[in-house]
Amino acid sequence: MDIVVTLQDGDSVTVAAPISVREALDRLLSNKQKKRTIAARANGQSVDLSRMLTGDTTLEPVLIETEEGLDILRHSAAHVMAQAVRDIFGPEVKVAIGPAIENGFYYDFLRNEPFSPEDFDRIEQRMLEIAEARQPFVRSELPGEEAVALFERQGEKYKVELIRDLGAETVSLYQIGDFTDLCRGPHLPDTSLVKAFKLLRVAGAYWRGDEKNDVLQRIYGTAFFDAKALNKYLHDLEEAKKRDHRKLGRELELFTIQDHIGPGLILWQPKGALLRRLIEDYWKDEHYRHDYELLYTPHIARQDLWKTSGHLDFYSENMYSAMDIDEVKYQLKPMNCPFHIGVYGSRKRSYREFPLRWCELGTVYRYERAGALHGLLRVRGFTQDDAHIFCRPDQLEEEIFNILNLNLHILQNFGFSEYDIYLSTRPEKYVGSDENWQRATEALKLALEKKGLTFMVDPGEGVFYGPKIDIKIKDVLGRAWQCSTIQVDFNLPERFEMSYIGADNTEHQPIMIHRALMGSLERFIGVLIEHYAGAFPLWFAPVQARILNITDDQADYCEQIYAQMRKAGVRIEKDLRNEKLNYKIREAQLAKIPYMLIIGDKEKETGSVTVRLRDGKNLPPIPVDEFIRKVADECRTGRGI
RNA sequence: GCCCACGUAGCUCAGAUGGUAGAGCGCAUCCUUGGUAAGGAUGAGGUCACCGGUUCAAUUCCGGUCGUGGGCUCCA
Repeated sequence: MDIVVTLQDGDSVTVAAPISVREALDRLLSNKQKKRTIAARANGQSVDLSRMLTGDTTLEPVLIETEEGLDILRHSAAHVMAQAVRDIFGPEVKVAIGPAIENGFYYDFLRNEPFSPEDFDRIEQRMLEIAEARQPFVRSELPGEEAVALFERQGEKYKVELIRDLGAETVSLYQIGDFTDLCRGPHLPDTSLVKAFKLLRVAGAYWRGDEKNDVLQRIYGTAFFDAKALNKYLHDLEEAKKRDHRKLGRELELFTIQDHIGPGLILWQPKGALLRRLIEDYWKDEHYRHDYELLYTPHIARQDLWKTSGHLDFYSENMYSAMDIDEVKYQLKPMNCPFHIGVYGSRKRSYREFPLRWCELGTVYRYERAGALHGLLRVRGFTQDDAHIFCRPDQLEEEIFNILNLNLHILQNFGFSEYDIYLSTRPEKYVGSDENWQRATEALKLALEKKGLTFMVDPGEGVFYGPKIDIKIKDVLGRAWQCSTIQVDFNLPERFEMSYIGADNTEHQPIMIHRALMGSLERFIGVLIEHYAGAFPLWFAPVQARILNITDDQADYCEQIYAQMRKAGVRIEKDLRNEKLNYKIREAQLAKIPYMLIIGDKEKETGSVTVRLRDGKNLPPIPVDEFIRKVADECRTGRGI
């Protein structure tokens, strides 16, 4: 029988069936393309090159350099690793699952002994041997029951469970060497392409991510099509390590976390505190300019408040236990919203004063599982750049739009211009009317579209009280960080029986929007440290310049210009120690200070400073007041005001 | 919380079959006054995370506690 095989872009050929994908593609592709093809899509479905075609098919080659190609490579690498582990440690090691993930792959194993770094060497060695052996990935299909029997004989209980849960009539298996694995595929034609890989770490993981299940050992690795790409990735990892905010935070004396004070609790050192203050001042200024009003509210409240708000019912796992004050229970706040509602309730409200835009840098305390804590990025006490907007339903879309404007303005000013944006819609459990949900979701969507933002819809991922927009910012290494969130809330206005008098002189319920732009100051500063590798732009660098004298002869002059600049608002330091200039420059450089002011006799005589930049370049000597003006100008530009 | 690994000077790390420890950087003092990434000398710093057990003796072995790191959604 003849069939027609058509390429995605239109070329087609009539061939005798059955024919393998590889043979069909041979007829349709250039030699160059053939070499780079490792799998294909047949009528939209991913298949191996060895798959036999029996009917008319539209084919699309999967090339090695594409994301899909890389996924297939990594998935195959996971299989090769599993085979290597089985070869070395024998069949008493049980295999679970081994998918490709964002930057590599992993495979989960059940083994009594922990894997050690020396084991990694052996496994990698064995993987290379498997690659050199050019073992083909052989696909086969078995009825589900037979596959269950096969894996039961091998004692592979996880595979058995997987097949049973699949409930499919037939399942596909892949064999390389004598290792057969349950797998949907597709895979590389053979193992020879798995040559640029590295095992990275081993970590515990629960079977199927459930802590009630067995704990498995997960070996993470990564793989690329050539050594160059692998090395670039490994180099990027090193680079990320250098930017680690925990390391830089210590070196630059920004913050400290101490055992005897408590995990997840941040102490801001003078430089970090100054950095934070600069960010807070900027934030407050921008909010003033965007018609917000600032609030301050307490850190604790009577437990009854949290009962009313529903936090005790829905959020108590994250709240610290109550304390007694005059025999009344009080609790630390995990959120600021009930307090803002308290401000709202201080008197009767009219539709005429809407929208109310109230912001606060509100410090909240949340219980985080011990294992989840991480530097500034996940802590137990943190300050949200919070705001609540109360408005009429007809103002919702415009308010969301305004928030997005302010949000992006602030993020961009801090150097973040790439985002992943998600719109999360109604989950299974929810409060509020369907009509409200639909209207609010629509308003969020329209605002995003009006702002020209591309976003992904996360169906059912909204909070129970309303739909939301989440914005993840991308840092200079392309890593995404969840910071901003904008949430509509149908729940709290109801629970607190909030109302306003409308134009019709009757009571209505206001719409409430929660939003945080930076998310938490702690996390945002952690991200900033990594994004800039500690070398902050002038406008929020805690130290903008350091005066370095060459000999004691210029000390008086240095003191004089230090006082002058400090008065003028330049964030200035002086290093007048009896050390060589080289030494002082090195220290200032390591402290990542934007400007070093070199002061020798020349500068002293002419009332000037010589400016050395962080990149090692020098500016010609300029008078002190000119330098002060320059700093002020650059800060104004930096603040985007 | 759970699994694995780890916890020695402010930082980065050595170290011993069980006999209370060392380097570099940093810090202090002195010498050196040197124009663009480390000048030299001397010195001070440690209940070896904490608690308990075994032992003549524990920082080292055992148990516990606290803390840190990597993970714990990404569907064979």
